[in-house]
Amino acid sequence: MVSSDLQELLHYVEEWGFFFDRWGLPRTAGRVWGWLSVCEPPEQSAQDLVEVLQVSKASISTNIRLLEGLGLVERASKPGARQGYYRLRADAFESIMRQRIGGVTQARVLAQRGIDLLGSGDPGRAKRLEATRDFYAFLEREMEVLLEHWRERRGREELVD
Amino acid sequence: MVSSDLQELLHYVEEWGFFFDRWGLPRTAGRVWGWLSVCEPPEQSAQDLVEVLQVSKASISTNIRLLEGLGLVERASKPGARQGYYRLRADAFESIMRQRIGGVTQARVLAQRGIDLLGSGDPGRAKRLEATRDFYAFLEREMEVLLEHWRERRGREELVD
DNA sequence: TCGTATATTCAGTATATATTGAACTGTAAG
DNA sequence: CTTACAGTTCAATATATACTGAATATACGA
Repeated sequence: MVSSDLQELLHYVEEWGFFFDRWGLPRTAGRVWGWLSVCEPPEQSAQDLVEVLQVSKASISTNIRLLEGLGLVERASKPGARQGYYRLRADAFESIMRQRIGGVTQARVLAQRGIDLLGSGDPGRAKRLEATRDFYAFLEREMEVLLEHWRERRGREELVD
Repeated sequence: MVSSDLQELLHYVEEWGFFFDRWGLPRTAGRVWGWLSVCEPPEQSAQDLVEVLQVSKASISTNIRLLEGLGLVERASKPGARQGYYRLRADAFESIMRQRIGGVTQARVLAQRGIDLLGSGDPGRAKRLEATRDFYAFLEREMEVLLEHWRERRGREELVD
C-alpha cells in the first residue's frame, strides 16, 4: 500500500459522506458506502463499522437498512458466524440507475398531473408543463436504454473476470 | 379552465415543493418552479410570488437566485416596468441535464481519487472503486450523448413552433 | 439630487432530520 | 432454561438549514 493509512482512508470516506449529503441522503450512509468501498476484507460487521466510523450502532443499523433498501448493500452471513456481515452489492449501480429513473418518472407524472389539472379550457397555458413532461419522458426512455446497455456491458465483463 | 381554482393550483405547486425537497433543494425553490410552471402570465414579479405563495420576500429573493444559478429561471425585465419579472427558462432542461452530469462527474472523480489513494501496492483492493469509476464514466459519456440528442430534438421542434 | 419602490443581506428563529443512549427483541451458545 | 450478544426501535438531543423581519443597498423616476 503506497500511502493509505487509516487516517487518510477515513478522510476519504468522509468525502463520500459529503457526496451523499448533497444527494439528500444521510452523511453516515455515505460513510458506510465509502468504507465498504475501500475496506479489507470487503465484508464488515456492524461492530466493525461502529468502531472504524465512530458512530453509534443505532445509526449504523438505520443507515445499513437504508442502504439495503436502496439496493446498494447486502447482508452476507458467514456460515458459523454469530453476527451478520455487510458488503457492497455487485449490482449496486443498476439499483442507482433504477433510483434515478424512478425520480425521473415521478417528475414526468407530476408534470402530467399538472396538465390534467389545467384542463383543456385554456389552450397554450399548459405548454410549459408539456415541455417538462416531454423532457422527462425523453429522459425516462433513454435512461432505460442506458440501463440495458450497462447490463449488457456488465454481462460481457463478467465472462472475462 | 376546467377545474383549476387557485386552491387546487397551490396544492399542486406544493407537490413540486416536495419534489425539490427530495432532490435536496429548498421546498420554496420548488414552489417557485411549480408556480412559474402554471401561472398566467408566465412572467411574475417577486411581489406576485410573495403574495401567492405566502412566503417572505427574503425567501423569494434567495430562492429565485438559487433557481437562476441552476439555470432554471431567468429575469425578464419588461421595458418601462419598475420591478423585474421572472419566468422559466426555455432551456431549463439543458441546465438540469448539466447539473446531473456534473454530479456524475463528481462521483467519477471521487472514485478515481480513492483508487489513487489505495495505490498500487495492494492489487485487487481497488476493484470496487474501479467498478464505481467505470460506472460513472459510462454514465457521464452517455449523458453527454443524451444531452446532445435532446438539443437536436429541441432544435427541430423550434422550427415547427 | 432627492425620494421612492424594489431587491438583497444578515442575524435570529423555527423547523426538520440525523444521531444518540437506552430499552427491548430475538437468537444462538452453554 | 439461562445467559450473552447482535440487532432494532424509540424518545430525547444535537445539528444543520430554510425562513423570517429588519436593516441595508440599489436603481429608477420626479
